[in-house]
Amino acid sequence: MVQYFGTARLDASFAALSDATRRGVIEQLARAEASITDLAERFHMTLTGMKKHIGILERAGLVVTEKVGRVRTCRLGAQDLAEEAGWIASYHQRWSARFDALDDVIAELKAKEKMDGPERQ
Amino acid sequence: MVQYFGTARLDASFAALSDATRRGVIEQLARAEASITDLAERFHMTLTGMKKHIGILERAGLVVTEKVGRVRTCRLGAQDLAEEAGWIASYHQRWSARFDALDDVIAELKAKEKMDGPERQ
DNA sequence: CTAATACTGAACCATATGGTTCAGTATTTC
DNA sequence: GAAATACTGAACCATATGGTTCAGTATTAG
Repeated sequence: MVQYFGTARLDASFAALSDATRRGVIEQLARAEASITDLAERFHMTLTGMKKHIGILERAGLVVTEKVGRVRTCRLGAQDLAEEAGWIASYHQRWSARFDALDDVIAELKAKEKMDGPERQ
Repeated sequence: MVQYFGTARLDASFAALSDATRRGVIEQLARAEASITDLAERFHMTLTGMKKHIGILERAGLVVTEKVGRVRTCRLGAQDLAEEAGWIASYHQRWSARFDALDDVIAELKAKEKMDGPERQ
């Protein structure tokens, strides 16, 4: 595992993550699905602007959408970022020393997860 | 920790990682430092082109450079991507189910690290 | 049926990539 | 000192963001 990196996919994922609004959208969708209008309002942006962000997230596989009636609902996509995490972890590894910090981060997040409880699925 | 994300830094890091050439440069520099000429040759690119990539990596803090005489040497920077890993891990967490996969990835990389031994520093 | 809602598309704008070529400048090397 | 080496900067090109406004189209509410 974590042997071959689909570079095109990594390109799209990292590019999608390089914008604060899009990271915010992902965080939002992790809590609950939302329409374009919902997201546009929350991020103080026009519908058209938000639609573009969603397009980029969709192309990267991070978000999927479905239109029912006049409303397009956005949800987190199938892409689980394992490859991206692997790439970063590998960089960490070569970088050597501070690698253990990632363990702590994850342990911490797991502890928090138990307290919060999974909110979707 | 992993509470406040410096969004500008995350923007720059993820953007820097969104290009296959730049990820390749990082992998290269993880093995050994290199001049602009070295890197330009390895990635079949003009000096000027490679210089631009290095500039982006430098602004993101992923690479540092030092010019001695007429040669500019590039090395991995101080930025250790812990925050980026944390963000992705957090997404993983909310995404719930597949989170444990990251543990395996890391365990695997750690095992490999022991075999390889740290190559720098 | 009319009006409001929700999205969509085209067009436009400024800026950033990802690259190039061409013309320098600064350092070695011979 | 002349020539090769290594980088640097400006200028240019195409494409992609990140956003907007404006003008639709399709649905739903009244």
